[in-house]
Amino acid sequence: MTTSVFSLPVDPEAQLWPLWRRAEHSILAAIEAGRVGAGDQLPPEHQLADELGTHRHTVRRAVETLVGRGVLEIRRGRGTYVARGPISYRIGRQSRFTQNMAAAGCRTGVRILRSATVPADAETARWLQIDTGAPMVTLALLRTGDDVPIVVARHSMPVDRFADFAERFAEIRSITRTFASYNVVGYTRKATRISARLPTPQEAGDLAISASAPVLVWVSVNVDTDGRPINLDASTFAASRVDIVFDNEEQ
Amino acid sequence: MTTSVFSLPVDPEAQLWPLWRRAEHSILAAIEAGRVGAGDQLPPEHQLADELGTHRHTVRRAVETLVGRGVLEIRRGRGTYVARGPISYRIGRQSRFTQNMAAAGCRTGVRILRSATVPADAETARWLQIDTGAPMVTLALLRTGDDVPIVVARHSMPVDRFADFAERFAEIRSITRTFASYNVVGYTRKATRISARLPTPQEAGDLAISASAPVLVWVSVNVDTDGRPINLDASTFAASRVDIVFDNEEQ
DNA sequence: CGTTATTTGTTCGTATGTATC
DNA sequence: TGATACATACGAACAAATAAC
Repeated sequence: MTTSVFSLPVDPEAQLWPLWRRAEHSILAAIEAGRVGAGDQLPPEHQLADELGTHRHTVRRAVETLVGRGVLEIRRGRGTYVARGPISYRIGRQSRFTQNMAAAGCRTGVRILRSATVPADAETARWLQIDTGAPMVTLALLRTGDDVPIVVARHSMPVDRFADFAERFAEIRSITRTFASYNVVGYTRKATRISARLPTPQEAGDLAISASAPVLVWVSVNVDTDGRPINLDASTFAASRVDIVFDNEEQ
Repeated sequence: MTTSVFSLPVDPEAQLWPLWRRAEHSILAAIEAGRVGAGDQLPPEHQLADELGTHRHTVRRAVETLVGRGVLEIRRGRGTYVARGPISYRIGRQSRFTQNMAAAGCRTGVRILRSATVPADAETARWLQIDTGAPMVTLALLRTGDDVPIVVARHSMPVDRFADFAERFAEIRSITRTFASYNVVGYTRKATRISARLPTPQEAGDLAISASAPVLVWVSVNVDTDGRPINLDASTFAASRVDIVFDNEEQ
Protein backbone atom coordinates (compact mmCIF):
# COMPACT_ATOMS: atom_id res chain seq x y z
CA MET A 1 0.00 0.00 0.00
CA THR A 2 1.27 3.43 -0.95
CA THR A 3 0.78 6.57 1.12
CA SER A 4 -0.10 9.41 -1.23
CA VAL A 5 1.68 12.73 -0.90
CA PHE A 6 -1.44 14.73 -1.66
CA SER A 7 -4.93 13.86 -0.48
CA LEU A 8 -8.07 15.74 0.41
CA PRO A 9 -9.02 16.11 4.08
CA VAL A 10 -11.82 13.75 5.00
CA ASP A 11 -13.08 15.15 8.31
CA PRO A 12 -16.69 16.33 8.03
CA GLU A 13 -15.80 19.86 9.20
CA ALA A 14 -13.68 20.35 6.09
CA GLN A 15 -16.68 19.65 3.88
CA LEU A 16 -17.85 23.17 4.62
CA TRP A 17 -15.06 24.60 2.47
CA PRO A 18 -15.23 24.51 -1.31
CA LEU A 19 -13.28 21.79 -3.03
CA TRP A 20 -10.55 24.15 -4.29
CA ARG A 21 -9.93 25.34 -0.72
CA ARG A 22 -9.56 21.72 0.41
CA ALA A 23 -7.14 21.10 -2.45
CA GLU A 24 -5.22 24.22 -1.40
CA HIS A 25 -5.09 22.90 2.15
CA SER A 26 -3.85 19.50 0.97
CA ILE A 27 -0.97 20.96 -0.99
CA LEU A 28 -0.04 23.27 1.88
CA ALA A 29 -0.20 20.36 4.33
CA ALA A 30 2.15 18.33 2.15
CA ILE A 31 4.63 21.20 2.18
CA GLU A 32 4.34 21.90 5.89
CA ALA A 33 4.78 18.22 6.68
CA GLY A 34 7.95 18.23 4.58
CA ARG A 35 6.61 15.69 2.09
CA VAL A 36 7.77 18.22 -0.52
CA GLY A 37 10.56 20.67 0.26
CA ALA A 38 11.52 24.21 -0.77
CA GLY A 39 12.55 24.30 -4.42
CA ASP A 40 10.92 20.94 -5.22
CA GLN A 41 8.74 20.53 -8.25
CA LEU A 42 5.09 19.60 -7.77
CA PRO A 43 3.48 16.94 -9.96
CA PRO A 44 1.87 18.35 -13.11
CA GLU A 45 -1.65 19.70 -12.76
CA HIS A 46 -3.40 16.76 -14.41
CA GLN A 47 -1.61 14.33 -12.09
CA LEU A 48 -2.37 16.42 -9.00
CA ALA A 49 -6.00 16.48 -10.11
CA ASP A 50 -5.95 12.68 -10.33
CA GLU A 51 -4.33 12.25 -6.92
CA LEU A 52 -6.86 14.58 -5.33
CA GLY A 53 -9.75 13.04 -7.25
CA THR A 54 -10.80 16.34 -8.72
CA HIS A 55 -10.62 18.41 -11.90
CA ARG A 56 -7.59 20.23 -13.26
CA HIS A 57 -9.38 23.60 -12.96
CA THR A 58 -9.97 23.00 -9.29
CA VAL A 59 -6.27 22.28 -8.77
CA ARG A 60 -5.35 25.38 -10.78
CA ARG A 61 -7.49 27.56 -8.53
CA ALA A 62 -5.75 26.11 -5.46
CA VAL A 63 -2.28 26.53 -6.96
CA GLU A 64 -3.02 30.09 -8.07
CA THR A 65 -4.00 31.04 -4.54
CA LEU A 66 -0.86 29.46 -3.09
CA VAL A 67 1.22 31.42 -5.61
CA GLY A 68 -0.43 34.58 -4.32
CA ARG A 69 0.33 33.50 -0.76
CA GLY A 70 3.99 33.15 -1.68
CA VAL A 71 3.99 29.39 -1.13
CA LEU A 72 4.34 28.18 -4.72
CA GLU A 73 5.97 29.50 -7.86
CA ILE A 74 4.91 28.71 -11.42
CA ARG A 75 7.27 28.58 -14.38
CA ARG A 76 5.19 28.25 -17.52
CA GLY A 77 6.04 25.29 -19.66
CA ARG A 78 8.28 23.89 -16.95
CA GLY A 79 6.26 23.24 -13.83
CA THR A 80 5.15 24.37 -10.41
CA TYR A 81 7.67 24.63 -7.58
CA VAL A 82 7.67 25.18 -3.83
CA ALA A 83 8.85 28.77 -3.34
CA ARG A 84 11.87 29.80 -1.37
CA GLY A 85 11.23 32.49 1.26
CA PRO A 86 11.38 36.25 0.67
CA ILE A 87 14.41 38.47 1.08
CA SER A 88 14.30 40.87 4.02
CA TYR A 89 14.52 44.39 2.76
CA ARG A 90 15.65 46.64 5.56
CA ILE A 91 14.62 50.29 5.55
CA GLY A 92 16.01 53.06 7.70
CA ARG A 93 15.60 56.74 7.01
CA GLN A 94 18.41 56.81 4.48
CA SER A 95 19.13 53.23 3.47
CA ARG A 96 18.90 52.45 -0.23
CA PHE A 97 18.28 49.43 -2.39
CA THR A 98 21.81 48.34 -3.16
CA GLN A 99 23.03 48.27 0.44
CA ASN A 100 20.01 46.18 1.37
CA MET A 101 20.47 43.54 -1.25
CA ALA A 102 24.19 43.35 -0.61
CA ALA A 103 23.41 42.71 3.05
CA ALA A 104 21.20 39.82 1.97
CA GLY A 105 24.05 38.42 -0.11
CA CYS A 106 22.42 39.25 -3.44
CA ARG A 107 24.07 40.42 -6.64
CA THR A 108 22.08 43.49 -7.65
CA GLY A 109 21.24 44.69 -11.12
CA VAL A 110 19.40 47.69 -12.51
CA ARG A 111 17.87 48.29 -15.93
CA ILE A 112 16.16 51.39 -17.30
CA LEU A 113 12.70 50.33 -18.43
CA ARG A 114 11.33 53.68 -19.57
CA SER A 115 12.27 57.33 -19.33
CA ALA A 116 10.42 60.47 -20.41
CA THR A 117 9.57 64.07 -19.62
CA VAL A 118 5.89 64.44 -18.79
CA PRO A 119 3.59 67.07 -17.23
CA ALA A 120 2.88 66.56 -13.52
CA ASP A 121 -0.59 65.41 -12.52
CA ALA A 122 -2.25 67.19 -9.62
CA GLU A 123 -1.23 64.75 -6.88
CA THR A 124 2.40 64.37 -7.93
CA ALA A 125 2.66 68.15 -8.27
CA ARG A 126 1.41 68.59 -4.73
CA TRP A 127 4.00 66.19 -3.33
CA LEU A 128 6.83 67.79 -5.28
CA GLN A 129 5.53 71.31 -4.53
CA ILE A 130 5.50 72.27 -8.19
CA ASP A 131 2.66 73.48 -10.44
CA THR A 132 0.24 71.00 -11.93
CA GLY A 133 1.30 70.40 -15.52
CA ALA A 134 4.88 71.50 -14.85
CA PRO A 135 7.34 69.19 -16.63
CA MET A 136 8.89 66.32 -14.70
CA VAL A 137 11.66 63.92 -15.56
CA THR A 138 10.41 60.36 -15.03
CA LEU A 139 12.54 57.27 -14.86
CA ALA A 140 11.27 53.70 -14.49
CA LEU A 141 13.90 51.28 -13.21
CA LEU A 142 13.81 47.54 -12.80
CA ARG A 143 15.98 46.35 -9.95
CA THR A 144 16.95 42.71 -9.67
CA GLY A 145 18.57 40.51 -7.05
CA ASP A 146 20.48 37.56 -8.47
CA ASP A 147 18.75 38.31 -11.80
CA VAL A 148 15.28 37.95 -10.28
CA PRO A 149 13.11 41.08 -10.68
CA ILE A 150 12.43 42.60 -7.26
CA VAL A 151 11.01 46.06 -7.79
CA VAL A 152 9.99 48.55 -10.45
CA ALA A 153 10.89 52.01 -9.15
CA ARG A 154 9.31 55.01 -10.85
CA HIS A 155 11.15 58.21 -10.01
CA SER A 156 9.76 61.68 -10.78
CA MET A 157 11.83 64.85 -10.48
CA PRO A 158 11.13 68.51 -11.36
CA VAL A 159 12.76 69.25 -14.70
CA ASP A 160 13.97 72.70 -13.70
CA ARG A 161 16.47 71.31 -11.21
CA PHE A 162 17.20 67.91 -12.74
CA ALA A 163 16.83 68.36 -16.51
CA ASP A 164 19.16 65.59 -17.73
CA PHE A 165 18.72 63.26 -14.77
CA ALA A 166 17.91 60.22 -16.92
CA GLU A 167 21.02 60.65 -19.09
CA ARG A 168 23.25 61.11 -16.06
CA PHE A 169 21.69 58.08 -14.35
CA ALA A 170 22.28 55.94 -17.45
CA GLU A 171 25.97 56.76 -17.01
CA ILE A 172 26.27 56.74 -13.21
CA ARG A 173 23.76 53.91 -12.49
CA SER A 174 23.03 55.03 -8.93
CA ILE A 175 20.22 57.35 -7.82
CA THR A 176 22.19 58.60 -4.82
CA ARG A 177 25.29 59.40 -6.86
CA THR A 178 23.24 60.99 -9.66
CA PHE A 179 21.72 63.35 -7.11
CA ALA A 180 25.22 63.98 -5.79
CA SER A 181 26.21 65.09 -9.30
CA TYR A 182 23.68 67.91 -8.79
CA ASN A 183 25.26 68.66 -5.41
CA VAL A 184 22.26 67.12 -3.64
CA VAL A 185 23.76 65.03 -0.86
CA GLY A 186 22.22 63.45 2.23
CA TYR A 187 18.58 63.67 1.19
CA THR A 188 15.99 61.97 3.40
CA ARG A 189 12.59 60.32 3.08
CA LYS A 190 9.71 62.43 4.30
CA ALA A 191 6.28 60.84 3.98
CA THR A 192 5.76 57.25 2.83
CA ARG A 193 2.54 55.61 1.67
CA ILE A 194 2.28 51.83 1.57
CA SER A 195 -0.43 49.74 -0.01
CA ALA A 196 -0.92 46.36 -1.66
CA ARG A 197 -2.91 45.14 -4.63
CA LEU A 198 -2.81 42.80 -7.61
CA PRO A 199 -0.47 44.01 -10.36
CA THR A 200 -1.44 45.90 -13.49
CA PRO A 201 -0.67 43.94 -16.68
CA GLN A 202 2.45 46.04 -17.20
CA GLU A 203 3.68 45.50 -13.64
CA ALA A 204 3.08 41.77 -13.91
CA GLY A 205 5.11 41.72 -17.11
CA ASP A 206 7.94 43.89 -15.78
CA LEU A 207 8.27 41.88 -12.57
CA ALA A 208 7.62 38.54 -14.26
CA ILE A 209 4.97 37.59 -11.72
CA SER A 210 1.61 35.98 -12.28
CA ALA A 211 -1.56 38.05 -12.35
CA SER A 212 -2.65 36.66 -8.98
CA ALA A 213 0.59 37.50 -7.14
CA PRO A 214 0.18 40.77 -5.18
CA VAL A 215 2.52 43.73 -5.33
CA LEU A 216 3.51 45.95 -2.44
CA VAL A 217 3.40 49.60 -3.44
CA TRP A 218 5.62 52.11 -1.76
CA VAL A 219 5.37 55.83 -2.52
CA SER A 220 7.79 58.17 -0.80
CA VAL A 221 8.85 61.79 -1.08
CA ASN A 222 12.53 62.60 -0.72
CA VAL A 223 13.64 66.03 0.42
CA ASP A 224 17.06 67.65 0.33
CA THR A 225 18.76 69.05 3.43
CA ASP A 226 16.86 72.31 2.95
CA GLY A 227 13.60 70.37 3.11
CA ARG A 228 12.78 70.94 -0.56
CA PRO A 229 11.18 67.94 -2.33
CA ILE A 230 13.57 66.57 -4.93
CA ASN A 231 11.92 63.35 -5.97
CA LEU A 232 8.83 61.18 -5.75
CA ASP A 233 9.65 57.49 -5.66
CA ALA A 234 6.78 55.12 -6.52
CA SER A 235 8.13 51.60 -6.14
CA THR A 236 6.22 48.40 -6.86
CA PHE A 237 7.70 45.32 -5.20
CA ALA A 238 6.97 41.70 -6.09
CA ALA A 239 5.44 40.96 -2.70
CA SER A 240 6.38 37.28 -2.67
CA ARG A 241 10.04 38.15 -3.11
CA VAL A 242 10.55 40.72 -0.33
CA ASP A 243 9.74 41.64 3.21
CA ILE A 244 10.10 45.28 4.17
CA VAL A 245 11.58 45.90 7.60
CA PHE A 246 11.49 49.30 9.24
CA ASP A 247 13.92 49.59 12.06
CA ASN A 248 12.91 52.66 14.04
CA GLU A 249 16.04 52.49 16.14
CA GLU A 250 18.47 52.74 13.25
CA GLN A 251 16.86 55.65 11.51
CA MET B 1 -27.44 54.04 -32.63
CA THR B 2 -26.32 53.35 -29.10
CA THR B 3 -22.77 53.74 -27.84
CA SER B 4 -22.01 50.78 -25.60
CA VAL B 5 -20.51 51.41 -22.18
CA PHE B 6 -18.24 48.37 -22.37
CA SER B 7 -16.43 47.20 -25.49
CA LEU B 8 -13.22 45.37 -26.24
CA PRO B 9 -10.28 47.36 -27.62
CA VAL B 10 -9.89 46.75 -31.34
CA ASP B 11 -6.39 48.04 -32.05
CA PRO B 12 -4.12 45.24 -33.27
CA GLU B 13 -1.59 45.82 -30.50
CA ALA B 14 -4.20 44.80 -27.94
CA GLN B 15 -4.59 41.42 -29.62
CA LEU B 16 -1.37 40.37 -27.94
CA TRP B 17 -3.09 40.27 -24.58
CA PRO B 18 -5.41 37.44 -23.61
CA LEU B 19 -9.12 38.09 -23.90
CA TRP B 20 -9.64 38.39 -20.16
CA ARG B 21 -6.97 41.11 -19.97
CA ARG B 22 -8.73 43.01 -22.73
CA ALA B 23 -12.02 42.64 -20.88
CA GLU B 24 -10.30 43.91 -17.72
CA HIS B 25 -9.02 46.89 -19.67
CA SER B 26 -12.48 47.64 -21.09
CA ILE B 27 -14.12 47.70 -17.67
CA LEU B 28 -11.32 49.86 -16.26
CA ALA B 29 -11.57 52.24 -19.22
CA ALA B 30 -15.31 52.62 -18.67
CA ILE B 31 -14.65 53.55 -15.04
CA GLU B 32 -11.79 55.93 -15.81
CA ALA B 33 -13.84 57.65 -18.49
CA GLY B 34 -16.61 58.14 -15.94
CA ARG B 35 -19.12 56.05 -17.88
CA VAL B 36 -19.67 54.27 -14.55
CA GLY B 37 -18.94 56.06 -11.28
CA ALA B 38 -17.80 55.11 -7.78
CA GLY B 39 -20.45 53.08 -6.02
CA ASP B 40 -22.31 52.24 -9.24
CA GLN B 41 -23.41 48.71 -9.97
CA LEU B 42 -22.00 46.95 -13.01
CA PRO B 43 -24.26 44.94 -15.29
CA PRO B 44 -24.53 41.27 -14.27
CA GLU B 45 -21.83 38.94 -15.51
CA HIS B 46 -23.88 37.34 -18.26
CA GLN B 47 -24.84 40.74 -19.66
CA LEU B 48 -21.25 42.03 -19.49
CA ALA B 49 -20.21 38.88 -21.32
CA ASP B 50 -22.78 39.62 -24.03
CA GLU B 51 -21.70 43.25 -24.37
CA LEU B 52 -18.07 42.25 -24.66
CA GLY B 53 -18.88 39.39 -26.99
CA THR B 54 -17.18 36.84 -24.77
CA HIS B 55 -17.90 34.12 -22.24
CA ARG B 56 -19.05 34.69 -18.68
CA HIS B 57 -15.91 32.95 -17.33
CA THR B 58 -13.72 35.41 -19.19
CA VAL B 59 -15.57 38.32 -17.60
CA ARG B 60 -15.29 36.68 -14.18
CA ARG B 61 -11.51 36.48 -14.52
CA ALA B 62 -11.36 40.17 -15.45
CA VAL B 63 -13.65 41.20 -12.57
CA GLU B 64 -11.72 39.06 -10.09
CA THR B 65 -8.49 40.81 -11.02
CA LEU B 66 -10.08 44.24 -10.71
CA VAL B 67 -11.36 43.28 -7.26
CA GLY B 68 -7.77 42.46 -6.33
CA ARG B 69 -6.65 45.78 -7.72
CA GLY B 70 -9.16 47.55 -5.49
CA VAL B 71 -11.21 48.82 -8.42
CA LEU B 72 -14.34 46.69 -8.02
CA GLU B 73 -16.19 45.12 -5.15
CA ILE B 74 -18.37 42.03 -5.30
CA ARG B 75 -21.38 41.45 -3.08
CA ARG B 76 -22.55 37.92 -3.57
CA GLY B 77 -26.14 37.56 -4.66
CA ARG B 78 -26.43 41.32 -5.10
CA GLY B 79 -24.00 42.45 -7.77
CA THR B 80 -20.62 43.94 -8.64
CA TYR B 81 -19.91 47.56 -7.78
CA VAL B 82 -17.27 50.17 -8.49
CA ALA B 83 -15.23 50.45 -5.28
CA ARG B 84 -14.79 53.60 -3.29
CA GLY B 85 -11.17 54.52 -2.50
CA PRO B 86 -9.22 53.32 0.52
CA ILE B 87 -9.00 55.06 3.86
CA SER B 88 -5.64 56.63 4.68
CA TYR B 89 -4.26 55.06 7.80
CA ARG B 90 -1.67 57.37 9.29
CA ILE B 91 1.16 55.89 11.33
CA GLY B 92 3.55 57.75 13.57
CA ARG B 93 5.65 56.20 16.27
CA GLN B 94 2.80 56.13 18.77
CA SER B 95 -0.43 56.64 16.82
CA ARG B 96 -3.04 53.96 17.27
CA PHE B 97 -6.00 52.62 15.34
CA THR B 98 -8.84 54.55 16.90
CA GLN B 99 -7.27 57.99 16.45
CA ASN B 100 -6.62 57.20 12.81
CA MET B 101 -10.10 56.15 11.94
CA ALA B 102 -11.60 59.06 13.84
CA ALA B 103 -9.42 61.38 11.78
CA ALA B 104 -10.85 59.77 8.64
CA GLY B 105 -14.36 60.39 9.95
CA CYS B 106 -15.09 56.72 10.61
CA ARG B 107 -17.05 55.16 13.44
CA THR B 108 -14.76 52.48 14.82
CA GLY B 109 -15.68 49.12 16.26
CA VAL B 110 -13.73 46.27 17.79
CA ARG B 111 -14.69 42.64 18.36
CA ILE B 112 -12.72 39.86 20.03
CA LEU B 113 -12.43 37.03 17.53
CA ARG B 114 -10.32 34.58 19.52
CA SER B 115 -8.30 34.57 22.69
CA ALA B 116 -6.07 31.92 24.23
CA THR B 117 -2.90 31.16 26.13
CA VAL B 118 -0.41 29.33 23.94
CA PRO B 119 3.30 28.41 24.02
CA ALA B 120 5.57 30.79 22.08
CA ASP B 121 7.06 29.56 18.83
CA ALA B 122 10.76 30.24 18.24
CA GLU B 123 10.36 33.44 16.24
CA THR B 124 7.77 35.08 18.46
CA ALA B 125 9.84 34.18 21.51
CA ARG B 126 12.87 35.86 20.01
CA TRP B 127 10.96 39.09 19.37
CA LEU B 128 9.45 39.12 22.85
CA GLN B 129 12.76 38.08 24.42
CA ILE B 130 11.18 35.15 26.22
CA ASP B 131 11.95 31.41 26.11
CA THR B 132 10.61 29.29 23.28
CA GLY B 133 7.57 27.48 24.58
CA ALA B 134 6.96 30.01 27.33
CA PRO B 135 3.24 30.79 27.67
CA MET B 136 1.84 33.85 25.88
CA VAL B 137 -1.53 35.52 26.03
CA THR B 138 -2.89 35.88 22.51
CA LEU B 139 -5.77 38.05 21.46
CA ALA B 140 -7.22 38.28 17.93
CA LEU B 141 -9.24 41.44 17.34
CA LEU B 142 -11.34 42.50 14.41
CA ARG B 143 -11.41 46.25 13.96
CA THR B 144 -14.04 47.87 11.80
CA GLY B 145 -14.63 51.32 10.34
CA ASP B 146 -18.28 52.15 9.75
CA ASP B 147 -18.99 48.43 10.28
CA VAL B 148 -16.64 47.40 7.45
CA PRO B 149 -13.86 45.03 8.58
CA ILE B 150 -10.49 46.77 8.23
CA VAL B 151 -7.92 44.72 10.10
CA VAL B 152 -7.45 41.56 12.13
CA ALA B 153 -4.88 42.34 14.82
CA ARG B 154 -3.25 39.42 16.61
CA HIS B 155 -1.57 40.51 19.83
CA SER B 156 0.83 38.29 21.79
CA MET B 157 2.06 39.15 25.28
CA PRO B 158 4.19 37.26 27.80
CA VAL B 159 1.85 35.70 30.36
CA ASP B 160 4.08 36.45 33.34
CA ARG B 161 3.52 40.20 33.06
CA PHE B 162 0.08 40.28 31.45
CA ALA B 163 -1.74 37.18 32.72
CA ASP B 164 -5.34 38.36 32.47
CA PHE B 165 -4.84 40.77 29.56
CA ALA B 166 -7.69 39.33 27.48
CA GLU B 167 -10.19 39.63 30.33
CA ARG B 168 -9.13 43.18 31.09
CA PHE B 169 -9.31 44.13 27.41
CA ALA B 170 -12.81 42.69 27.13
CA GLU B 171 -13.78 45.18 29.82
CA ILE B 172 -11.65 48.19 28.82
CA ARG B 173 -11.84 47.73 25.02
CA SER B 174 -8.61 49.62 24.31
CA ILE B 175 -5.12 48.15 23.99
CA THR B 176 -3.44 51.34 25.18
CA ARG B 177 -5.63 51.64 28.27
CA THR B 178 -5.34 47.93 29.04
CA PHE B 179 -1.56 48.29 29.09
CA ALA B 180 -2.02 51.39 31.25
CA SER B 181 -3.91 49.21 33.74
CA TYR B 182 -0.61 47.32 34.15
CA ASN B 183 1.18 50.66 34.62
CA VAL B 184 2.68 50.38 31.14
CA VAL B 185 2.32 53.83 29.65
CA GLY B 186 3.90 55.48 26.61
CA TYR B 187 5.15 52.33 24.91
CA THR B 188 6.63 52.66 21.42
CA ARG B 189 7.01 50.61 18.25
CA LYS B 190 10.46 49.19 17.69
CA ALA B 191 10.90 47.11 14.53
CA THR B 192 8.16 46.72 11.94
CA ARG B 193 7.93 44.15 9.14
CA ILE B 194 5.57 44.73 6.23
CA SER B 195 4.57 42.29 3.53
CA ALA B 196 1.64 41.51 1.25
CA ARG B 197 0.00 38.31 0.06
CA LEU B 198 -3.34 36.71 -0.68
CA PRO B 199 -5.35 35.90 2.45
CA THR B 200 -5.57 32.57 4.20
CA PRO B 201 -9.11 31.15 4.20
CA GLN B 202 -9.56 32.29 7.79
CA GLU B 203 -8.34 35.83 7.05
CA ALA B 204 -10.61 36.07 4.01
CA GLY B 205 -13.52 35.01 6.20
CA ASP B 206 -12.67 37.33 9.10
CA LEU B 207 -12.20 40.35 6.84
CA ALA B 208 -15.06 39.43 4.49
CA ILE B 209 -12.86 39.84 1.44
CA SER B 210 -12.64 37.64 -1.63
CA ALA B 211 -9.87 35.10 -2.00
CA SER B 212 -8.20 37.17 -4.71
CA ALA B 213 -8.06 40.41 -2.69
CA PRO B 214 -4.59 40.85 -1.12
CA VAL B 215 -3.90 41.60 2.52
CA LEU B 216 -1.20 43.87 3.86
CA VAL B 217 0.58 42.26 6.78
CA TRP B 218 2.14 44.37 9.45
CA VAL B 219 4.20 42.85 12.28
CA SER B 220 5.57 45.15 14.96
CA VAL B 221 7.21 44.83 18.33
CA ASN B 222 6.20 47.27 21.05
CA VAL B 223 8.54 48.07 23.91
CA ASP B 224 7.90 49.84 27.19
CA THR B 225 9.85 52.91 28.29
CA ASP B 226 12.56 50.61 29.71
CA GLY B 227 12.97 49.07 26.24
CA ARG B 228 11.48 45.72 27.31
CA PRO B 229 9.26 44.06 24.68
CA ILE B 230 5.68 43.98 25.89
CA ASN B 231 3.79 42.86 22.85
CA LEU B 232 4.01 41.50 19.32
CA ASP B 233 1.30 42.91 17.05
CA ALA B 234 0.66 40.96 13.84
CA SER B 235 -2.01 42.86 11.94
CA THR B 236 -3.59 41.82 8.67
CA PHE B 237 -5.26 44.66 6.76
CA ALA B 238 -7.77 44.34 3.93
CA ALA B 239 -5.47 46.02 1.44
CA SER B 240 -8.24 47.44 -0.72
CA ARG B 241 -9.69 49.27 2.26
CA VAL B 242 -6.61 51.06 3.61
CA ASP B 243 -3.49 52.94 2.71
CA ILE B 244 -0.75 53.10 5.31
CA VAL B 245 1.00 56.45 5.62
CA PHE B 246 4.21 56.88 7.58
CA ASP B 247 4.92 60.47 8.37
CA ASN B 248 8.55 60.62 9.43
CA GLU B 249 8.23 64.24 10.49
CA GLU B 250 5.47 63.65 13.00
CA GLN B 251 7.07 60.75 14.77
C1' DC C 1 17.68 23.56 -36.38
C1' DG C 2 13.30 21.58 -36.55
C1' DT C 3 10.31 18.08 -34.13
C1' DT C 4 8.02 16.23 -30.42
C1' DA C 5 6.53 15.55 -25.76
C1' DT C 6 5.54 17.88 -21.55
C1' DT C 7 3.48 21.45 -18.88
C1' DT C 8 1.06 25.58 -17.99
C1' DG C 9 -2.43 29.19 -19.97
C1' DT C 10 -6.80 30.48 -22.24
C1' DT C 11 -11.47 29.95 -23.85
C1' DC C 12 -15.93 28.23 -24.38
C1' DG C 13 -19.47 24.90 -22.78
C1' DT C 14 -22.81 23.09 -19.28
C1' DA C 15 -24.76 22.26 -14.93
C1' DT C 16 -25.70 23.12 -10.28
C1' DG C 17 -25.18 25.45 -5.68
C1' DT C 18 -26.06 29.50 -2.68
C1' DA C 19 -26.88 34.28 -1.14
C1' DT C 20 -30.00 38.20 -1.63
C1' DC C 21 -34.11 40.52 -2.48
C1' DT D 1 -41.41 31.55 -3.07
C1' DG D 2 -39.51 32.83 -7.21
C1' DA D 3 -36.23 35.60 -9.68
C1' DT D 4 -31.71 37.41 -9.87
C1' DA D 5 -26.77 37.27 -9.48
C1' DC D 6 -22.53 35.47 -7.96
C1' DA D 7 -19.82 30.77 -6.80
C1' DT D 8 -18.32 26.19 -7.69
C1' DA D 9 -17.25 22.23 -10.49
C1' DC D 10 -16.44 19.17 -14.30
C1' DG D 11 -15.59 18.75 -19.41
C1' DA D 12 -13.25 19.54 -23.93
C1' DA D 13 -10.15 21.72 -26.95
C1' DC D 14 -6.48 24.42 -28.29
C1' DA D 15 -2.54 27.88 -27.56
C1' DA D 16 2.04 28.86 -25.95
C1' DA D 17 6.37 28.16 -23.47
C1' DT D 18 10.00 24.93 -22.44
C1' DA D 19 13.12 21.15 -22.76
C1' DA D 20 14.98 17.10 -24.81
C1' DC D 21 16.20 14.93 -28.87
